[in-house]
Amino acid sequence: MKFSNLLIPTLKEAPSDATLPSHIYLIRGGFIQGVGSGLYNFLPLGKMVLDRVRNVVKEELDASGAQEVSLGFVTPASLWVESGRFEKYGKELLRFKDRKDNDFVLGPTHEEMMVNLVKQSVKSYKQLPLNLYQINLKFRDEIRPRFGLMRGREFLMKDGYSFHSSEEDMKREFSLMEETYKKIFTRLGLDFRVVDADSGAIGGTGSKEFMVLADSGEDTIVVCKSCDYGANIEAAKSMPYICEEEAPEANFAKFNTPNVKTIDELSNFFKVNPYYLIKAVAKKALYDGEREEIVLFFLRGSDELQETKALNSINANDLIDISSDELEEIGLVAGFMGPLGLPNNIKIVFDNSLIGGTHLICGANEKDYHFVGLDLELDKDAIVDDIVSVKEGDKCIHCGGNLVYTKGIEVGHIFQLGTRYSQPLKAEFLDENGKTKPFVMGTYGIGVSRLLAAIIEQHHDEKGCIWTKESSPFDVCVIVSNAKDEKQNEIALKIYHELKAKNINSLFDDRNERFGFKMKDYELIGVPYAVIVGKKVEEGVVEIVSRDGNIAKEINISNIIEAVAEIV
RNA sequence: CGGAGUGUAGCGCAGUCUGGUAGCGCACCUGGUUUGGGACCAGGGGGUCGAAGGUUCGAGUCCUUUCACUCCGACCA
Repeated sequence: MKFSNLLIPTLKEAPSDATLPSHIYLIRGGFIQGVGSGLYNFLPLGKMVLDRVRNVVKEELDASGAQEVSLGFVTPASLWVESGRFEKYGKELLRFKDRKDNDFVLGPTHEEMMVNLVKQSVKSYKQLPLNLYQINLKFRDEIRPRFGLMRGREFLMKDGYSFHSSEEDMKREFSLMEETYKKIFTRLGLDFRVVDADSGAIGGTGSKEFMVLADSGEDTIVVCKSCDYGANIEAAKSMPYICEEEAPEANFAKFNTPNVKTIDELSNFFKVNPYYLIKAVAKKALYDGEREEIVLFFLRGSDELQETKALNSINANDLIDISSDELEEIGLVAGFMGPLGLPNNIKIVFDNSLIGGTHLICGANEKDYHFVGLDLELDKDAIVDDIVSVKEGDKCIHCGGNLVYTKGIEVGHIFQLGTRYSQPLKAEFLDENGKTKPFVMGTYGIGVSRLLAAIIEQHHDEKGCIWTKESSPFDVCVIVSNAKDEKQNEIALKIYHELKAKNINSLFDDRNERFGFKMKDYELIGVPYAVIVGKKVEEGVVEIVSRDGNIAKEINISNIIEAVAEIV
């Protein structure tokens, strides 16, 4: 392609709202164009990258035996009503009516549609297993779109769904998908980790996320320094912590603690490690059908509540903060809450680490008083669960190594769904014995447009993008130093044609611009290699450079095609 | 949704306090010089100042309403 014929509107300045490198460079490089909150147009360069990334995804999935389909973007709401998600999915689901006043939604994910498709045509175990996927637009009316392609409202996603006659077979496919995803992200040149994850709104049991490691990632992940354990902070586990400091010896008693409210203050007041204090976190839990209740979470003072784990422990839809006024209304005192003598209309949850806890200090549910010397005895029916965040320095449950935090961009997520959708939607088949059974399902997602952002987050410098081999819009860029110089032009054009003949995807910067201007554009756009045709053509020499700065050498014109063919 | 802020040329901004011919840089068009690191000179085009209403002889500027967008917190590929 000739640069002069392409629409590549590069910019010196980025829009003021762009903060991440990927957002800034994708816009400045003329890859994408913002059109509204969380909505982007893909310009020619962006479309090329998108197609290349999409191709890698497609090739690997097809190789794994999955089959591509394309489902309608507009989905009849009736399917969503059937699965119960029409109400439950919330405001992220964009709903609208057609001229006949029928309800529709723009698909944010396609479990319903895919189950529906399969249920119409698959009736027998002989047709299983089946893995169907599509790479299509999704729309989620995000509360706060940001970071360019990283969190848009409209985005390109690969979503796959597998159907099986047994749990074992579904697990086999799940592993196959894990391997396939690893191949995809490796081919794209990404540094990533596969981590244990929370299954969230989609549901199901085992679930794994594919995280591209980058400081700008929105997720905190916990990784082990000694083995390959990794988990989203929402699902991370660590070995039980044992406090080496001595426990405060005291007989059970009520103690006057005037105005001592926080864990820090309490720890100072009694001169004890926060490990021996009971922290109480009050939240309001929201459930289906507008039902809500107050929940108190009790944990060690040295721990932090992990909201997702907390949410899962009580099977609620959401946890929201609660004001101290609301607490007072039900007879609780902020800063002095404890597990003893609570009003009976609130739910309580204990963290695992409190089981069998002794010599504890906790709030007395009375202003300015705490209990000391508490040996915790839990009711049989008390909820006990893992509800705290793993901390840096905690020990790995697999190898005992040190756990540390890092940030990741979620680019893929695979779930073992089981029969969560097939059952309510009555998607069933006949097994070997002629018995009706619901499909056992798995579901697998990849954020394709987000991948472009993730690649740039991991591969850029202060000058612009540095595309990886399989994601770059072009393999090489041929740059004419002085476009008015006939000899340079002639040689460059010849090199360009020969590269093309060799099936090397080349961009020819033939614009009548100064050298520096074209180099800045080259660096901004980030094609991995450039052939620079300049003054030295008189001596029969051109230059080859790599965008990452690792190569810059002069090459005889007669050898240039081979030299390029070798590296791209 | 809670808190903060911004809407002026394609992009980045000034002008608003104190009402009086709508500006600057980049980009764009024409001509010329320049050609190994975002060049220079000369000339030029482009705006219903987010929208609606009001005050006023006169509103980008003051008042009211409204919409959009951005940033900080809770969701997700």
